[in-house]
Amino acid sequence: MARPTGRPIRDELVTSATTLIQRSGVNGFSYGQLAEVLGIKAPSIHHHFKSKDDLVSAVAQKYRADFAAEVAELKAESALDRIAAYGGLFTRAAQTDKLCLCGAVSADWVAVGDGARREVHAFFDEQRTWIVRQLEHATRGGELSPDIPIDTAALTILAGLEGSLLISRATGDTNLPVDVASLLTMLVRKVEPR
Amino acid sequence: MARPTGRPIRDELVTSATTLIQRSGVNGFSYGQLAEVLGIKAPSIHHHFKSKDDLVSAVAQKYRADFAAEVAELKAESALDRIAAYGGLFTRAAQTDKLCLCGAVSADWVAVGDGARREVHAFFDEQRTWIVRQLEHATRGGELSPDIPIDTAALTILAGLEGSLLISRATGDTNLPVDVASLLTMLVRKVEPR
DNA sequence: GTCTATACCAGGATAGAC
DNA sequence: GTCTATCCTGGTATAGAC
Repeated sequence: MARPTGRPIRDELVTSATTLIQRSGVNGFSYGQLAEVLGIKAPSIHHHFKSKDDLVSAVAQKYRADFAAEVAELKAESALDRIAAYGGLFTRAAQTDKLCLCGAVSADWVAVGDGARREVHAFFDEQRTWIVRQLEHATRGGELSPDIPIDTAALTILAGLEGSLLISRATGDTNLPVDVASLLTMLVRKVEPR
Repeated sequence: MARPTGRPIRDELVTSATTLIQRSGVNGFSYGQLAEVLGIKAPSIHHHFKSKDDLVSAVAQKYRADFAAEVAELKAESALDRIAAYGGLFTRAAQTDKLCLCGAVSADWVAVGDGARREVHAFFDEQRTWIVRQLEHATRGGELSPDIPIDTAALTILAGLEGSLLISRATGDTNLPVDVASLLTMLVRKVEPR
């Protein structure tokens, strides 16, 4: 695969490494595979990232930022609908045979360094916080059922989506993430008293 | 670590390998580590399992059976309480720094053979089915809120638990699985009309 | 920035002795 | 059933030329 000129190669390394890790895990991908994708030789990568740990750390950092940007762009009629749409981001991963990058790194937790760990921890905090804000917004709009512990609900939604990627891989049900998100939003939605 | 005599060594290999995979993943554990735990040398393992794939397959099979047995032993006042108690099994894993074995294998899906894949697929089916039965039981007992798609709800609970193990590892919140299970059972519980 | 060459280590697996 | 010895492969990493 020749290098389609354009962006700096460092960025291409991070982008391709992200996909490889989502598919095969941190332990399951190698400089050799990554080099092959970009049409270069494995040792050339060391010029951009001294060690695999540095690369993984950079991958996690960019993933966190990119994901946050995508989430910020989600459009929907209401806060709860926005959470349902959020599930679509995970379904897209499932359909392309990928896990969430941070889920994949968590699975290989013992193999990664502190830099990557901090990024992954921050990712989960950030995503939880985003969901919390949507739920608070839904509360103000009278959309949310009362008596729901918002923080735990946010973590439950996030956990459901992370887990659905693992399960969909084994069962082939690539729509599972969005199904999970839809059901969860339904469950927390206020029902009209009759 | 000398071999504490007793059970056949084949069983000990499977048991120890299970823990290693739950902690480090399929790609992250080696015959060398496993041998060290049991106080033997790596090549000796080949006498019991011709290849790593055979071992992983045996591990998944035993995990599935053992887990099913544990689930069958769960006691609770009601079907929904039983699901909440079910979350305790996952919390126990989190507290000992382990993932669900089948979640770990799913993460390293590309690295495992058909034997292990079949077992993991069967595990998820089996667990989903068990949860479905509890929800049906709850329906008959008037405990479950109406209009809940039972199959999706079961998968959501399972996904929430699998994902909570990934997140708890990164955040250190080892109670997350049981919190998730408790919230989910609360959400599907029928509220008394007032 | 990329290459070749190379060092080094670890992992899986096999053969054959005990 | 376990051992030692050995093979082979692949992976990370470094050095130095281009």
